[in-house]
Amino acid sequence: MATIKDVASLAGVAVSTASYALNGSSKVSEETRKRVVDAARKLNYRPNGIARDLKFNRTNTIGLMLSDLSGPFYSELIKGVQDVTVTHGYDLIAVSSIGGRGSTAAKFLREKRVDGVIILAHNIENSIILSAARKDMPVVVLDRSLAADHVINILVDNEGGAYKAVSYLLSLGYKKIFYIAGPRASSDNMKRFHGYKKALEEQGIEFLPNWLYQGDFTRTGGYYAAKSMIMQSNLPDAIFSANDEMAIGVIDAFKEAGIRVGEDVGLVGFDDIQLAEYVSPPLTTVRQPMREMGTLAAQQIFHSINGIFPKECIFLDTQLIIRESCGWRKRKLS
Amino acid sequence: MATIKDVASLAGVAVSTASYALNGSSKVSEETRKRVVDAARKLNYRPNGIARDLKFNRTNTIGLMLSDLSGPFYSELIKGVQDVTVTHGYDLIAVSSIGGRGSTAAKFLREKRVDGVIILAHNIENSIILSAARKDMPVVVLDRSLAADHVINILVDNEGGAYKAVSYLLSLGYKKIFYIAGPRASSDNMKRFHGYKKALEEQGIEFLPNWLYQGDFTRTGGYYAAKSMIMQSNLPDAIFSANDEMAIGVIDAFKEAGIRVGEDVGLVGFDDIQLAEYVSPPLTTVRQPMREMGTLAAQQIFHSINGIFPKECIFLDTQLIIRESCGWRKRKLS
DNA sequence: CTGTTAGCGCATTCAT
DNA sequence: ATGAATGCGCTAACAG
Repeated sequence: MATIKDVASLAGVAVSTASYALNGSSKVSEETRKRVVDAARKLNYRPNGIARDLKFNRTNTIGLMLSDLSGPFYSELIKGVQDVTVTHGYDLIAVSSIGGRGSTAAKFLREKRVDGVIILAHNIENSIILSAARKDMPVVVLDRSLAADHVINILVDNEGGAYKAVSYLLSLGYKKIFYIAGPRASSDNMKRFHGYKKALEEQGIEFLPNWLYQGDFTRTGGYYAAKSMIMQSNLPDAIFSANDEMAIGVIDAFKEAGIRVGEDVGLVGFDDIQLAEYVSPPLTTVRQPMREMGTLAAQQIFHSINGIFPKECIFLDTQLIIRESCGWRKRKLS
Repeated sequence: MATIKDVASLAGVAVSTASYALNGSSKVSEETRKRVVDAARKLNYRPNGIARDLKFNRTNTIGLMLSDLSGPFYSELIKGVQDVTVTHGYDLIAVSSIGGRGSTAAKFLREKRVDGVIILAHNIENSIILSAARKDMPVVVLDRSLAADHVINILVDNEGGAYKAVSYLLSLGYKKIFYIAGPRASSDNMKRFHGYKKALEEQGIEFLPNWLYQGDFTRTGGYYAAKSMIMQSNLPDAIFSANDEMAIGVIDAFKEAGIRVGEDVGLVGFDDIQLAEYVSPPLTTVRQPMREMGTLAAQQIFHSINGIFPKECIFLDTQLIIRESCGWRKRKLS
């Protein structure tokens, strides 16, 4: 591949001159500039970005680490991130954290391949993040609370959101309300569980161990959780699912069993993913301010890059989106 | 940030020794290895991946260029790509091509920041691709047909798919079948349009200019296309939408107007995106073998990297997925 | 087994 | 206005 050296020699100048010419420095005569540019075109010269990055010790790109590149995607969040990164003239790359320590995400985190990182991937261990975050590698974490230098937390009020959701269920008259959990390691999951229990307690309803079903934040996880209920004939009045994906799995399982969500059983999810409004019945859920999270996250990165280190923790509120999976239609009329 | 030089001097050895030690070469004594590793830990040393990439002239990552990082996502395709990249021990990064020549995608394509590229982004110009593709930068394009050295085409049979879809509509008795188009620049769109016309012609149905509505592959595009039909009182028997996203917009618009898709009007899309099965009514559409496209794409990249250059064009077939948006239920009974 | 050194491709300081 | 030389951080060929 043609390097700047080739260009220089073809143009009959020194590399430095070629560099100046190509980068539009004013210290080079119009005539030689032309010669250099011509040579570059002739050789189909492309500057090597890696070399430049090394020189500047700066990549001009920020990394978005996702737990799985193949979704489910938080498109609003990404949109938010994207907006502010392009505004700042930076590039954005998305990488997956599948594979733990050996994952692309871990590698990029480690090897200074980006200038900052936004993490939305519960499958990256804290230790990896901690050993990567430094002055020239600010990281914001969206899915956990992690106190350390150069790591910024953006947290949504998971507990409050769950509390809202379950209280709503309670207000509708549901009593036996199950919880489908996310991965035990997920702090989001734990917070939501606390909110769930708190709402129950406040109404003097005792939480029974067999009200808890383990999921893993995936659709199939929810599906099998619901299947289990059915097979055990352990049926609830309503279910609070720790996220929407699992809730959709629940709908599928119940549908197969002829149980009508929204009529025979109430269901509320968490996240308000895109699909939530399209499934049948449309899913009542608690919405996180995704777009805002994204822009905030990116902004914090740039603040950090510019040396003004922001407060390390930002809280965001949630909102209950009422659709039809809790049977409000029927219950409202009665 | 600590460099290998710092590590070496702290350990009291030469940089090369440090390098050997850190990279597990056998040419270094166990004792010094330990000293070096200790020093590295003490300094929280992290190798600079950029420098290594420069040295090796190889990044060990392949790039996936998407027209918009914030979706709609072809998760099955990405899964396919992901599978084979990790199998080969490579990293995968996704970048957006929003912004044309200035986009991250264009930059990565140009500056040898990846070892190979898979393009699924109709908003990247051919010229950019052509000037980037070279021996050490194989590219496979998924969304266009583009003949050139080092660019591999993976094409689905758009025309045939569209033909199938429209023939199906015709077989159901629909006659006045509209077409909602994608961007004019999209070759996918053009191929689908041809298939549509071909099916019409075969049945001796004349295509009228006002059967064509312009969209842009987005949901809102479809929405406004349908809105236009309604406002102009130019209502079809059925609609063939050039992709699913637009079809969903159509459903929304008709729903607002009290027109029942699947009963008053037939609708078929193209792509079989995830949402298609969840919208109401579930969307009849033509499925592309996404997973297969993804694995194939990545495999071709690696073949190319390994010097065996594959045939530059691969064709894949489509499949009509019949759901409920063409009213088969009603029509079947009659 | 360990150190010296060159060089990956680029930008840039200092001479000229 | 142009060129020679240096260094970014790393690896590896070569010398000891």
